[in-house]
Amino acid sequence: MITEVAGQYNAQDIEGQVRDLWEKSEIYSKTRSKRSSGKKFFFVDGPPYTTGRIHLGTAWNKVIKDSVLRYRSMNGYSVKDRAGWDMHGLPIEVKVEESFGFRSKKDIEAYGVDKFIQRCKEFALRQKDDMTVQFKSLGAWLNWEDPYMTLKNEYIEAAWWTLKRANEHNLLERGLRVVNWCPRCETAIADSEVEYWDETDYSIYVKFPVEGEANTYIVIWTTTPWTIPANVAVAVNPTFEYSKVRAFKDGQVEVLILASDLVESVLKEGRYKDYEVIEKLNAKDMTELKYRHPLIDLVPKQAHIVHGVHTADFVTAENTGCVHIAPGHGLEDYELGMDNDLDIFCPVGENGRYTEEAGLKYDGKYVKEAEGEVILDLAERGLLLAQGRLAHRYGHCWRCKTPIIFIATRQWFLRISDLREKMLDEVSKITWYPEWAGSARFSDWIANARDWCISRQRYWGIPLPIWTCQDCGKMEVIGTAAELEERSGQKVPELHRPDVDKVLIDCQCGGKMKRLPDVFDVWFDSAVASWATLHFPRQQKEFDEWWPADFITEGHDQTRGWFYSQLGASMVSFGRAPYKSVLMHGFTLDEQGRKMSKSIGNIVQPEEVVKKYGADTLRMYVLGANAPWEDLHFSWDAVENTSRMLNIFWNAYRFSLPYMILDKFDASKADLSGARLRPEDRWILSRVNSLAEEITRDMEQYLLHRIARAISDFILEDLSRWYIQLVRPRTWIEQDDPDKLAAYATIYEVLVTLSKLLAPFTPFLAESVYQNMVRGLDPGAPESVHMCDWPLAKKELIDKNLEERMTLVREVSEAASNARQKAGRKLRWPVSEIVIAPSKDVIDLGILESVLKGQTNSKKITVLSPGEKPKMNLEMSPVHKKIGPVFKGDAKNVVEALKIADPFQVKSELKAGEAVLSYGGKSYPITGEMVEFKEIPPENLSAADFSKGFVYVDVALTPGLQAEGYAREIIRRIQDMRKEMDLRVEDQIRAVVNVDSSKILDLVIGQKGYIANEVRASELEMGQNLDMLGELVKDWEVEELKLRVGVSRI
RNA sequence: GGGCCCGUAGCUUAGCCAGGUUGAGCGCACGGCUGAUAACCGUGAGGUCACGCGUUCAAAUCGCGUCGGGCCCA
Repeated sequence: MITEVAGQYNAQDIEGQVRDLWEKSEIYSKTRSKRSSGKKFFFVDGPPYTTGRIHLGTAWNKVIKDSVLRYRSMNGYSVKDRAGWDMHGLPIEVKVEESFGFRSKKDIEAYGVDKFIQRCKEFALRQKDDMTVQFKSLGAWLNWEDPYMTLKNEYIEAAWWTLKRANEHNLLERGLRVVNWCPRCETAIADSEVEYWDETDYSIYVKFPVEGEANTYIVIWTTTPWTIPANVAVAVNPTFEYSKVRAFKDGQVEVLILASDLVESVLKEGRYKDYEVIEKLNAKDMTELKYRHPLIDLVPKQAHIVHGVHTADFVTAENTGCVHIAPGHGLEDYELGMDNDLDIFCPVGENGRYTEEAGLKYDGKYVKEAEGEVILDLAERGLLLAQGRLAHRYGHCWRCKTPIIFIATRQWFLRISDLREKMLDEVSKITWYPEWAGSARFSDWIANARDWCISRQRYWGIPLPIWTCQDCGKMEVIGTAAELEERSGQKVPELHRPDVDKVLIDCQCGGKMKRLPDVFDVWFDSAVASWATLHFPRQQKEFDEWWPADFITEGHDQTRGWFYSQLGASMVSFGRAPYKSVLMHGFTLDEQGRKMSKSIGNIVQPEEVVKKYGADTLRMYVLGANAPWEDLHFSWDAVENTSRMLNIFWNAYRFSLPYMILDKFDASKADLSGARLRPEDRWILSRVNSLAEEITRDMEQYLLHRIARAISDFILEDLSRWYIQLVRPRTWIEQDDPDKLAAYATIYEVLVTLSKLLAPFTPFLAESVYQNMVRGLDPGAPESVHMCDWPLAKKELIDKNLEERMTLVREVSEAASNARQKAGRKLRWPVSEIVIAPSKDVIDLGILESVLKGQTNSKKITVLSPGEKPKMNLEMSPVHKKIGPVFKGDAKNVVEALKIADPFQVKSELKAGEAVLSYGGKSYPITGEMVEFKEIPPENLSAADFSKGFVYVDVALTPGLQAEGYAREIIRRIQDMRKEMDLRVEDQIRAVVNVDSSKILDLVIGQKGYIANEVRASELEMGQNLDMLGELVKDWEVEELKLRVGVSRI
């Protein structure tokens, strides 16, 4: 049976009960297995990094995923939904390092790599467990029991297998490259791991002495003085004009070479007094120059390098127009170096300190700290033209915040740039929501894709499965643990470092092959998720059945992240995209649109919202706040508002329960088919089915914000503000009236449909309603709302014409309230007539007239033809200017005659020609110009406009209307007292009403039966000077009437 | 410097793809309702739809440009 529910929407209680039910009855697994034979829907969870805490962005992300999966499941799909965890990498290493107070890799080695790895693993697993609890509290239904974890051997094998494929396809290469390097972590880091912010650095202008020309210098500029020892060349722009100038300073003269347009500004920097241009040089002239390294005496290797000038497009017309090139320390420098066969000179080690190649003076010094010394050395040699400081964006390690440096190291690369065209082709086959996420944003990123440096010189990661022979140098990539065991002839239970490092393989040459110490870039881990989650390569079957993914959804930062890494890895492995559709969503920002950060103190924790308003409110809020692909500006006010909306739904649901229970409503006998339905019943049924249609349509496009909005509109506008108001009186009928039963049947159908429509979005609330209304009556119904089929619109119940008419009725009704308010006539008091005057459309209320009558509390509705108006009073005034000259002395009489004449008659006579007035026995013929007419609405009419014209309300009172008005005032007071006495709906009372005015008593005495019925009084006494009896006696003042009311229960 | 997105009331936003009176909520003021009631509803004030130019009978919507913000790249 159906039971009554709490008076207030209490999310904590409801969600707690539903959670218990789900757990106890294993609803999640039953739901998934129920659909197991359905059409497959393969979803891959973008694995959150195991930081230990979820944030609003990850909460939003999981809510979207959950809503989509619940929807798919209800539509009959068999859903693959393993949750995923990203558990390797520097963030955890750095956290563990911090917990021990480690400062460098040496500390880790000293502590023991095996123990260090063990700590990292424990840390990651614990964080995963914490986060699982948090995600579950959002109602996110993923497979939390058997998630994929990047630290599992099985997962590691998926990465190994992929690398092996890359090697087979000749897409894996090892090379010297300039990479972003963190000197603290002593590892290469990816572009995406570099964080930029402003840093103040040196800004220096250096003079490079030109060979064979005394006292002549090429001028360069740099913000990284520490790279000067590694300089091997200068680059100039092939299209610029350069100048050789004679410059004067402090009685000295020197010859400088730099871009013509920049001469003035550079000489100013160098505080030169004056200069003269000696000659103009083009790029070709420039490239013929050779120069001497400025620190040739300090850096021995520089003596063996020929320093020349080369052209490069990347040189801009800034600073000197001559760019210092150190191929060991810059990306562009390196490429230029490769193109021109320059030395890739990198006298800096992995720890960020100069090596002995940098010369005795610099050897062992940390580069950023040696900058002052380099500048001093340049100055001592007279080669420093100017020196200053400059604030500019500089990159830092995303984990430890150390400024990065660029150094040339040997790293492993995937040759992604070779795959660009094929990748672009694949991108165009994917369905993107919104469309531009793929066609514009992602394609743009792919078009600039560079080779992917996948190696890292760290510990906590998937070890690169590359073994090389100590003797012959042969390389081999191992694809699986089984393969490794077979090749090495030993058991390998643990694939992490340092265990795997100890595994040796026999080489064909008779030597031993040893694993290279590197681990994978952590981005590579998640890149293989779509097949790792299917237990590939250990299993083939699941892969064949499910891959590629039907749907993924992540934030727009994943354009360069997971969307990309997955595509890259998949192209390498399978030559096609690993997903078929992508919904790109936004970031969560604070209300002002700022990033949430600890320093601003504007972080909102999802659990804070859940605690205060419940998971359903949080879900509905994030879904409806804005379009999925836009950034969400979190607003507590808006959350509050969402909560209010759900509360209204709760009230609407709760409203009907006591009556249904009282009348032992039986849903199985409810009949929606027939004549018993009132027009408003058919209307709300039409509306809820239109809603189903709308949600279904928008869901196919993932227009989640529109869905949330449509649901909210339906609940507030259609259900609460309108239908519930209309249906109220019918629930008050006492007998088994077919009209009442039709109302119950309608409400029941609407609420049950709505609970299913809400299920993907507010799964707890939907379940709670369903359990009570459906399961409470029919134990044979599906065990959970989430096991139900999605309610596709019942087309036969949709009547758009009726919906449009009802919209009109509501508009008229609102206009009538407006007009009442202007006239100070409250709704409780009936009015005799409402007149609808459309301006041009013909209005046909049809069967809805009774609804309008009821809602406006009026006795009669009159609809005029387009353009027609209700009868106005006419006011007539004389035009003295025209009357005076014609009637002279009689003019006064004419004015008097006008005063007593009937304006309507005068007007109609004038229409025919002239009107004849009489006064004092004389007749006065007047013309139209002698009089002005003005239409005045009668005092009893109050008007308000609506979209199709005007509504007039006749607020004139008659004794009959007054009687009803007062009767309703009395009813309202007694109801209030019943409420105060905590009476049940069906309780009968005895009431005594003392009315102090005999005039009003006479009016209301005739309403006695009506009043008694409305307040369920089996005894009602009304009169003057009555003895007051009753459990509760109260005095009331209504308008000018004083009432004393006594109520007792029987 | 380049790519993408965004700019609508004091605040948060819908509408933009498919051109045809800018629509909500919050807040504010004033009213109303009353067996959903510590709820709810109505009315009012508040918009150069960032700016400019163009296409069009018609532009918040389409195109071009400018300014401002965000993300990414260089």
